[in-house]
Amino acid sequence: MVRAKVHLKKIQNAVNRRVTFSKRKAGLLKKAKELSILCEAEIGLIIFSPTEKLYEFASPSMNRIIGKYQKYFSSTGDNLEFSGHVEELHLDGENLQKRMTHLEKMYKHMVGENLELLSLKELQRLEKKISLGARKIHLRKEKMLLEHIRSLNMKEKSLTMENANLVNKIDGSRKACHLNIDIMESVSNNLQTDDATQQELPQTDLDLTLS
Amino acid sequence: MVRAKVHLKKIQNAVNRRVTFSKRKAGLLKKAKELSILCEAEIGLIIFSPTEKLYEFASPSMNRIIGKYQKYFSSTGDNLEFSGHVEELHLDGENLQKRMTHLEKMYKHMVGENLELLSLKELQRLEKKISLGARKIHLRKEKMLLEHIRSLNMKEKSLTMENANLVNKIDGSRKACHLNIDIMESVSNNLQTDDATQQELPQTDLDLTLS
DNA sequence: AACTATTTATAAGA
DNA sequence: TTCTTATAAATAGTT
Repeated sequence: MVRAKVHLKKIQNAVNRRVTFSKRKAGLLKKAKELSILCEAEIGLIIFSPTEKLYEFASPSMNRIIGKYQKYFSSTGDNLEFSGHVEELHLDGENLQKRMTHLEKMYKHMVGENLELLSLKELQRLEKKISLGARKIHLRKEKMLLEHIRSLNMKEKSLTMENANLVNKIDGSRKACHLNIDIMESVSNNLQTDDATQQELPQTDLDLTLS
Repeated sequence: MVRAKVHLKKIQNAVNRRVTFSKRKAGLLKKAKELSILCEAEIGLIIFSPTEKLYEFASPSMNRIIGKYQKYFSSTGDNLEFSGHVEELHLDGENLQKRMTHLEKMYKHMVGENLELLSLKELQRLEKKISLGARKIHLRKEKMLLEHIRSLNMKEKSLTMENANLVNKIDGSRKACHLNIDIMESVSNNLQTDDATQQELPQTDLDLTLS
């Protein structure tokens, strides 16, 4: 993110990757700590390096965070509405299966499948929901597109400038080149007329270097 | 960190605190994602807002991270073989959870949540998908609406016919009723005048029934 | 590990 | 909430 924008891809060079990991890990841990203090948020951050070393930050304590995280769903239990987070129900296979089925059904509905069994009212609710989602997605996309365009514009500008610079340089070297050619021509002229009389080099060379 | 250095202390103003939480939470989640991609680190980040709402990022899956985290301590030294064994037992459930997590993520995206971490390309794909879903849902809804209307029309028609029938019947029974009343009236008249003379029933009754 | 040129993050204001 | 802006902070590449 400095001296060069970073592309969101695995860093190929192993050394760079290790260094970046070190730096960014420190930054991430720091930011996590800041957020927990500034806003009294409870935060748990676990980082495993590619070498399987563990780094962590936790606001009251990692145990508390993990416990709270795992409780987050069991409390919202088996109610019918989609309640967000599902990941940590690992202990209750049956419940998990139920949620899975429900989630799958809702997802299918969102992509327009298995609508046959829905009532008109359910369809209307669904349409409302998907419209809202579509609007949000569209807005987000537009925003990113605009940003992209802006960055392209800037890139174009800088390339144009670089271009102009290059043209100047080329111009410069062309002149130098002409100068050399003129000199060589003068020299060769001198050589041809050498046996007759001794002449000075023509002074016109100086004019060229200044033009 | 801008327009004013920030001190590492709880932000006193509640509004500022909430805004800062929002912004920094987004930043933290983003950085966590970047680190996980750039360096292939496994990262789990759990954030509870002061209002007890949960936000999270996890690199392969939160479940895996937490499991690994807990194993990290239990497997110090001599019981290394054991922990490896335990993990295999959990694998089935974990796969299920992974799938679930993935589904959950996709569903959230469909309803327009957690879009911050998506790339432009991902957003475009998502928009296409949701548009398709929305169109299907809309068509299905329209179809059901039309069917509903048709069934309402038919119901109306049959009701109208039934209505007509009923009107007829009422009319019929009203006539019968009137006839009876007339008869009864005639009878009672006859009874009143009985002691005087034996009269025939008045023929005017017929006129009444026809009116 | 330090430096530094740039990019990113973000506090404040609107 | 969202955008803008001015400035602080993070960090990629280099030494």
